Formats: sequence, structure tokens, C-alpha cells
Amino acid sequence: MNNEEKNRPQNFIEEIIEEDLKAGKNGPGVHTRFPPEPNGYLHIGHAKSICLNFGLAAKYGGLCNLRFDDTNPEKEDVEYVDSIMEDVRWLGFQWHDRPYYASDYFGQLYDWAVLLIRKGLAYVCDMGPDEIAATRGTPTEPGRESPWRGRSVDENLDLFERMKKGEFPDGSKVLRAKIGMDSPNMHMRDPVLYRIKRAEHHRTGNDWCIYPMYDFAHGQSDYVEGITHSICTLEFEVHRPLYDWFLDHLAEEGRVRPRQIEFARLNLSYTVMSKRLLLRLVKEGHVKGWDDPRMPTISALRRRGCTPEAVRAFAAIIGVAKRDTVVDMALLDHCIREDLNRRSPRVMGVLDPLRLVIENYPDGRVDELEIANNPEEPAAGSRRVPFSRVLYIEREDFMEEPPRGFFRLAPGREVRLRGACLATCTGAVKDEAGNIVEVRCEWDPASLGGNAPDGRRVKGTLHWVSAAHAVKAEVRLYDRLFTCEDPYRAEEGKDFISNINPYSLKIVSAYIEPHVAGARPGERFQFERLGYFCVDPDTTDRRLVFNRTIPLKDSWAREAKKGR
RNA sequence: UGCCCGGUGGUGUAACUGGCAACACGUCUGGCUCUGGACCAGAAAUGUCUAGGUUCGAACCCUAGCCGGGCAGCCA
Repeated sequence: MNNEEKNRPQNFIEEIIEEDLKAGKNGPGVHTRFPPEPNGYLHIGHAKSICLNFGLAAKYGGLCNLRFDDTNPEKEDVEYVDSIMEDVRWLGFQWHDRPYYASDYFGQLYDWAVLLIRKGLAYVCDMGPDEIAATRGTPTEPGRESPWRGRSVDENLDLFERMKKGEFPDGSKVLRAKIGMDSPNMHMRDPVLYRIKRAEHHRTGNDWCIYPMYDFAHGQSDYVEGITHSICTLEFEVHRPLYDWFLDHLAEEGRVRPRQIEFARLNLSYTVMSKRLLLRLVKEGHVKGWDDPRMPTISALRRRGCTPEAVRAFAAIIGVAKRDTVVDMALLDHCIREDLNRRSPRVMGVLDPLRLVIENYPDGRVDELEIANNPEEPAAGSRRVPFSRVLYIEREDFMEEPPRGFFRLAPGREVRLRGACLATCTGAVKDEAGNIVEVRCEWDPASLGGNAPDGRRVKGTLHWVSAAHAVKAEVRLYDRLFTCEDPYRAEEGKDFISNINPYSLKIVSAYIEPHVAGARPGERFQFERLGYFCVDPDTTDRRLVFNRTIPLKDSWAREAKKGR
């Protein structure tokens, strides 16, 4: 890719920005913001927005502000502020330790409200929520004007000040813009600017009993911070005329005016993305918390073992556009695998152990084998893995009567024990019930290391651990949280909860090679032939816990499925 | 049946702005392999919502229609 191509706009937002840059509209440069409301945990959809906003700033040499849109104290909390900061930081973006808060502008916003009143563009309305709703009209019929719409400027000024002082009960009065009740755009029908709400705010405490609405706060906050491009999701498209209306009446001549641009939020198959639904999953106990690895939250992705690089690669690959679409979860899976494959040291672990005894291997002998940590990355070095007479192999790697195309162990078959030797199966031992409890084999001592001197080949290579040396670990095998691509589509009378995958978590007791002993939470490995795994924070000195981040692709499983 | 937005292979995104519809994922086939992974090579995709129009030429511009999404919180 030559320079010209690399610098070409990648999406419609970059096109807009470059036009604005050319027209000299942005003053000093490009300035974006990521404006979460601290009322929940961030999810992969937010990651798309974070990567977009911070990425745009980086590309055009500008800044991106992290700004908490905290205008509704009833729903917001510092717990969420902290988690959001942690997530943004983890994703690899920084805001130079200058977080912004819409609540920092409460004073300015109040002054602007007073200014609108002075201009005759806002009034105090005594109607309650129900009345306001009843007089707003419908999308097809105009609303009715409030009886309080004609109050004088002085009366409005007095009443608004007394609202602020706390002279009126919650919900008894609001400040509304005077725009017109017949607008075809519902948001322009004298929208509420301020409401009375006696709630303790996580930052301003009890300083205020009136709080601005989103529409009155957002655009002006952008303006205060010198934001040039205010990027939000599609549902705010109809708010844009109001966003511009406030700025038309409040912005000063010659100062940078922000421009709102809308893009399609991320939808992912096999999961849900709304905060409300995610909250339900947590509250109703369908998952263990916001960071349960089955969740699409950033904290869950992190706990599961995804890297920030994988998430960023995903954000880049899905692109940015305006149509409402659903991205295939397989694309996220791909990005995770691609990244983990490059960086994960390999290790052997057995999830469903079956004893394998090497009959002609001396009892008590141990070979310390030198095995590469990552065959594709010599710099990753190697480790020593103990090999002995009694091993564990994966139960599904042995079949007494193998079907066509099964390359693993079966009576009379020779396979390779990864990094160790070639071994031929001599039989299996069963219990009274007929269950296979042990497999027996003979090894070829000349093949120590993995290859026979005579150059003969085997079709299968199995992972294994030495029974006497293995470390025991709890391994949490996660699968998709929902059984269908579109969990919202449920049977008559049921909701998305009915589409939860009952097998989304399977916990097994596994044997892992001793190399992983002492691994710290967050450490990642590839368990050869199985997938990528990450040490869970539940790990203690006495208990080792792994999460399966994602399985390796398994073409045999696919083949076996087809055969059925 | 008001207003706003959007329709490109199964999925997502492109098409140098009116000039051979491409890239990635997924799928399939073959190769290679001490991971049935990775990697390499290749294939299929009945793809520009429909109908008109402008034009030498339309995914792109115009008109009409169809389909999908959003909007009636003192939520954001």
C-alpha cells in the first residue's frame, strides 16, 4: 500500500472530516470525544466507538476527550466511572489524566438556560410528566401548546431561579425550550431542558436539585471543550436539529462549533448489546457478573483472555457506516485467534484425562524433553517437559473402533506423542461396566524427541501430560451465551432469556504440564490442539484457574459432525 | 401511514467520487505440517432492492415505488 492509499479516507466520517479540514472549519484541528454515561459497564459496541473517536483524533493529530455524560444522578455511580476508565485505558487509549464531566458545566449550562429565557426562547412549565406526554402529540399529529408557554421573561427568570433554589417539589415544574409544538420532529416540540430531581450526584453531591437533560447538555459540552466532530450513534440523528438549535442561539461568533455525525452502532450475532439487557443477565444471575467471560463487555473480554490488540483489530476490520447491521461473531473470534496465535506460548494440558501407560517404558524413568514454546516464533524459546511411563491423554483421542478418517490412537495404531516419541497402541483396559479406564501402548525408544530415525510418518500427533508431574487446574470452558444468532427473536410469550445456551459454561478439572505452575492471573497460553487459555483472577496459591478464551479451529469436529 | 436515516455475495466493509464490482470473515477443495491449529494455493458465491429516467457509460446522479431501522422519557 503506498502512502497515498494509506492516507485516503477509510470511511464516511473521515471523508467529512477531511472536507471540513480543507474548508478550514475546525480551528486548531480535529477534536473528538467519547461520552459514556456512567450507568453501566462498557461493552464491545462502546469499544467500536472508543476506537473510532480516539483513532480519528490520532489520525488527524488531534485530541479525544473522555467525558462522562453524567446529567442523571439517579442512575449514575462512581463504580461505573472507575470501570469505564479502566476499560478505556486497557484498550490502549489515554486522556492525559484529564477526564471531563458534563457535571463540570452545570454552572455554565444554568447560565445558558437563563440566557435562553432572556431571549424569550425558554419557559417554565407547570405541567407534570403525564400532561406533557399527553400534549406532545404523536409522530403524525402535532402537539398542543402548554398553557404556561406565554409567561413573561421576568416571571420565567424568577421561577427558574426558585426551581434551582429548591422551592418546588420534584416533578412539579420543568424548563422547556420555546420552539413549536407542530414540528414534524418530536424532539423539537418544546423539549424539556431542566427537571427538578433531588438526588445526590456522584460528583456535585447536593449542590443542585435541577439537572439538565441530555439534549441541553451534550452539544454545549462539546462546544465548551472545543469538540469539532461529535460522533454518536444513529438514534441521535433526530436530535441533531435540536443540537444545532441550541448552538445557534448560544454559540459565539468565531468560535469552533461542533458538528454531530451519526454512525451505526455495533450489533453482534449470538449476543445482546443493550445495557438494560446486560444488566438483567447480571441481576437475574444468568451470568456471574459484568465481567463474566460470556458477556460482551470489555471487562469480560479482558477476563476471558482477549487482548486489547484483538479488540482494536476487530474495530478496524468491521469498519464504520450508517446502515444498521449485525456483525458475525465469527469475525471477532477470528481477530482473537489471529492475535493470540502470534503471541501465546504453547503448553500441553489435558481436559478430559485418560490414563496412557507405556508398557515398555521403565518405571521410575523420567525424560526431560526440550520443547519449543512457539514453533513459529523461535524467539519464544523452549521449556523442559517431563515424560514418564504413565501419562494422561485426551479421552477423545482414543477410540476402540475408529471411524474412517480418525487419525488418533486406536488398537494397533501408531501416533506421535507431541515432542516425545512415537507410540503404538496395544490395547485398552475396561472396568466392569465396560468403560475404558486405561489405554496401553509401546513406545519406540529410537523416536525419543518425536521422530523415528527410519523416517516413517504417522498421521496423528497427540498432546499429553506426565501423570506424576502434572499440575491440576480448574478450567472453565466457555461457549456462546445464546444458542441463536439473534437472541432477541424469541418464541411467542418468551423473551431473550429463553435463548440462553444452557451449556455456555462447563467446568472441568484438568491436568496441565508443570510449566504453568505459578502462572499469574492474566497470563495466556495456547493449550496445544485445544485453544487459548488465560489464568483467571480467581487463581490463588492453592488453586489454579483457567478460562478458555477461544478454542482452536477444529476441522475434525466439523468432519465428524458432517458424518453423522 | 408524519418526519429522519439506510438498502452492494451468507456476513461486514470498499469501489480513486460517473469508467472492468474489490477486500476480509465464513464456506468448500487441494497442499504442507511434530498442533486435524497455523501457513500456502485455489474455488464457489446466483451480490449493487425494484421500475423508469439522464448519460457513450450508473452501485454512484434524478423520479417513483418497495423493504428495513429510528423518533411520542422530567433516560442517555
